[in-house]
Amino acid sequence: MASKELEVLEDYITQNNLKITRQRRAVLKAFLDCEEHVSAEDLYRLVTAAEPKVGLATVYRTLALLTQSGLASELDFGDGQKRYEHKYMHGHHDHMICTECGKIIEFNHPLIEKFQEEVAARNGFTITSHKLDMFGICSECR
Amino acid sequence: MASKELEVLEDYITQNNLKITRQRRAVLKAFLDCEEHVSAEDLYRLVTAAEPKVGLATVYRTLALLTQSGLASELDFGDGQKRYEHKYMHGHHDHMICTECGKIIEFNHPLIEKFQEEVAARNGFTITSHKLDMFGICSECR
DNA sequence: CCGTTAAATGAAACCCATTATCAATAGAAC
DNA sequence: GTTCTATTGATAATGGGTTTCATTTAACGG
Repeated sequence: MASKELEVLEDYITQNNLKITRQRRAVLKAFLDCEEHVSAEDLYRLVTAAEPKVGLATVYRTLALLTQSGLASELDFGDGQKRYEHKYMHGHHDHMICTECGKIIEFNHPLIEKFQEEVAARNGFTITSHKLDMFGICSECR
Repeated sequence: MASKELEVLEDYITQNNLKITRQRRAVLKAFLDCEEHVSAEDLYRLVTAAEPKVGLATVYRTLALLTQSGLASELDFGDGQKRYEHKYMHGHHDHMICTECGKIIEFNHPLIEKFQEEVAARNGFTITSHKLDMFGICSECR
């Protein structure tokens, strides 16, 4: 694994006087190898399949590290657990969540973004982040 | 208190073979009297100020009842606790949340709604609910 | 009214994702 | 290597929210 993402993580780690460990590498690899929107528990299962001795707490801690270093985004669809997706080289997007099968569709609509800025400005509000989730039924579950 | 909302609650209650109790009245009254976006704990404090013998579990249970009967909407801004707002006779809207002071501004932009439907349709997705939260700094906190 | 029945209540136990604790381990720099 | 300090795994703790259960109390029929 000599990915660009590993470099990003190593840069972040050295810049903050942290250490590169076998566990962190393993969590990053499992995260990158998985294209889903994973929960900490999901990732724990994936990691321990390859490296049985990694603890759940370390997965949580490493996910925080990935989020801080800009490699992962934390998502909250309101179902009681956070999920994580790749952020590196991935532009901003919103989500449609199928309440039947759990499928997640990413989308981006420039005009929606534009009108968000517009309505915010009209209220004297400065947006630092925003989140649009659409829940419903995907084409395969109709 | 002879509000229209109480009628709605009583209708829902009698239609489901439930019972109108002093506690439910008290929770509804406290909820209606408060124009904020309250958490269960907030509402518990408000209710017990007037009716000291109401338990927290009852507040949770009654909030579920209010949500089911269409009097309240459940909100989740991702800070670990659910909030509730008036729904009766209140149209759909989204929220701007000031991360400085906690102020919540409600807004609605028809074009945003329209483009949401559009992008959903383009993906064969049928929206059942959606949620747009914009986090940032309000005019008073600039 | 009064009795019967089942829903509602309060207190406390429980749940569950996530975080903190802490003694033991292991990178990193010299 | 040695030293220093971050990291780890196991486990306890946290905190919003829900469930349990014995007791209370609405609601309905007579």
